[in-house]
Amino acid sequence: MRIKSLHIPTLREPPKDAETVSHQLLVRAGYIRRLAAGIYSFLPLGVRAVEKVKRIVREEMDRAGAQEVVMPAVIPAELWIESGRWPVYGPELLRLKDRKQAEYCVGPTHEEVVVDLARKDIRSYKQLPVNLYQIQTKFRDEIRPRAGLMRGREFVMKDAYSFDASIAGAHASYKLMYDAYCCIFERLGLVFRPVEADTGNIGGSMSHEFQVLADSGEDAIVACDGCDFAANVEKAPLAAQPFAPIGATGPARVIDTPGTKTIESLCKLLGCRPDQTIKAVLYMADDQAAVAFVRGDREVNEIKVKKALACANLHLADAEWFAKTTGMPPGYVGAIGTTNVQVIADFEITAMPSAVCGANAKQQHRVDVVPARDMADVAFADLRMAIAGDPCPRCPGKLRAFRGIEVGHVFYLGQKYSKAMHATFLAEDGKEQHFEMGCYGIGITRILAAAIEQNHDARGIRWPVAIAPYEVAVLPMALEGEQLTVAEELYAALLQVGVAAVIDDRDERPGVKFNDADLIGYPIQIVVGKRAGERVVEVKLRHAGVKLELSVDGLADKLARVMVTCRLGPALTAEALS
RNA sequence: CGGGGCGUAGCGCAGUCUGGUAGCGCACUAGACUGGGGGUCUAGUGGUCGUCGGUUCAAAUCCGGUCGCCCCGACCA
Repeated sequence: MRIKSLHIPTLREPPKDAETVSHQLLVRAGYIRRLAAGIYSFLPLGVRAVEKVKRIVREEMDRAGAQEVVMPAVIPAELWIESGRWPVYGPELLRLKDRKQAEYCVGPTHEEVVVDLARKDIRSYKQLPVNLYQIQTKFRDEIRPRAGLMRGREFVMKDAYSFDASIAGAHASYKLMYDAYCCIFERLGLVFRPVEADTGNIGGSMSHEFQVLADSGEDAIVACDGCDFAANVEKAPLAAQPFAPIGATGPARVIDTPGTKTIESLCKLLGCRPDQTIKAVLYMADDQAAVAFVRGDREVNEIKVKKALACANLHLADAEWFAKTTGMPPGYVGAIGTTNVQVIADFEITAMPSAVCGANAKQQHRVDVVPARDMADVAFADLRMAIAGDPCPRCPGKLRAFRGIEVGHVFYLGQKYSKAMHATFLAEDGKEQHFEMGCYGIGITRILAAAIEQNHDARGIRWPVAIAPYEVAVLPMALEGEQLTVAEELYAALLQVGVAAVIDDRDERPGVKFNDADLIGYPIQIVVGKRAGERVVEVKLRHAGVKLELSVDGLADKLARVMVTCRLGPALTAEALS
């Protein structure tokens, strides 16, 4: 295409409502425009990049035996009522009424619809397994949409659902998708890691997230340096520890510690370290007061707390409410002598030889607390967030910490939805049986943001070839004479051999063309300048930051050959062109 | 929902405290020069100052309501 006739409105300055790199660059380079919070239009470049991602996803899904369908975006409430999710999904679900006041929602996910499809048409185990997928615009009314395409309310998702006759079959389907996802992210040219994940509200017993590694990622993950264990910190289990021997010289005693509601102020007053204290985190668990104790320097993992307490809703407690309900003063809550409260404590506390904790009395703490001696009646569990340096739960290795952007998620669902919606088939033994299901999502539009977070520099985007909206930009420095004729010749030759090329035929100064090209992120820029008369042009590789002087003769064919490989994932290198 | 910030030309901003002709840079239009990293000059186009109401001779500016946007947290996958 000729850039002069393309709608690529690039901006010199980043819009003020964008802070994240990928958000700024997507807007500045003319890929997207915001319409409302978390709702974006895709401009021509954006559409092309999205289509390339979709194409790779389709190819790999099809290869894995999944079949594409398209389900409605607007879903009747009755299906969601049937599955039981209508009352529990909350305000994230965009609900609507039609002219007859009948209720609907805009699908944030499609388990209900796909189960309805399956139960209507799949009658026999002979029809199984089946895996149906779609690529569709979803809507989730996020509490806080942010960072452009990273967490939008409206976004494009690939969602797949597998139906199997047995658990073993479902596991095989899960494995197929897991492998397909690895291929997809590999082909997209992303540095990613599959990690074990919490199953959240979707339910089921097995789940992996596919995380694109980036410092700006929302998710914290840990990975072992000795084996292939990797997990979201929300999930990463930490082992119980043996009780430490008594480290205090005498019995626990209460001392006055005025104005020490925080661990920091307490340590300052007593001259101790946070890891010698016990922190109390106050919760409201299904309307009951609960307190979780962790070592003073640790973070509580609420997902683990929720599981340990076996409650449905868990929120940090309002201090006043907590005081009124339990009679204990927030800021001075300790593990000994608790009242009217459910108590749990992290395993790690057992390994503390002696500790400081609240005395359950205002302005007082208890010192020389020995968990092994003084907390015998407390329930211990794995409650804290894993961090770098923690022991691996699988091997003697240690965990390392990373940040990641979740671009894919696979779940083994079991019969959760098939049971709720009475979706059955006739098994080999003639008995009615519920489908074993799995569901598998990929955030198509989020991939664009994640790819940029991982591939950018101060000048702009450095797309992997697999995602780039165009592969080559031909930049004639002058729009006349040999420079123009050589540029036109090369451009035509590139199109001829199937390379996605553009020619910057705008009457702009070189600097403008360079800056736009760098910003937009074409993997290859071909500068046709002063040496055009010798049929020599400059080939710049955006990602590698390399410039090569090459002859135009045979260049298009050479690029076409190299592109065939690069479209499959491998990065573009100078060696490939020399 | 809690905390913080912001709404003035297509984009980025000043002006608001201390009420009095709505400004700057970029972009855009026309012409000339220029031509390897957002060039120069000349002449232009473009704004109900988010919105509703109040105070005032007079409101972008003061007061009240409301809508929207961004960031942190809570929440969610």
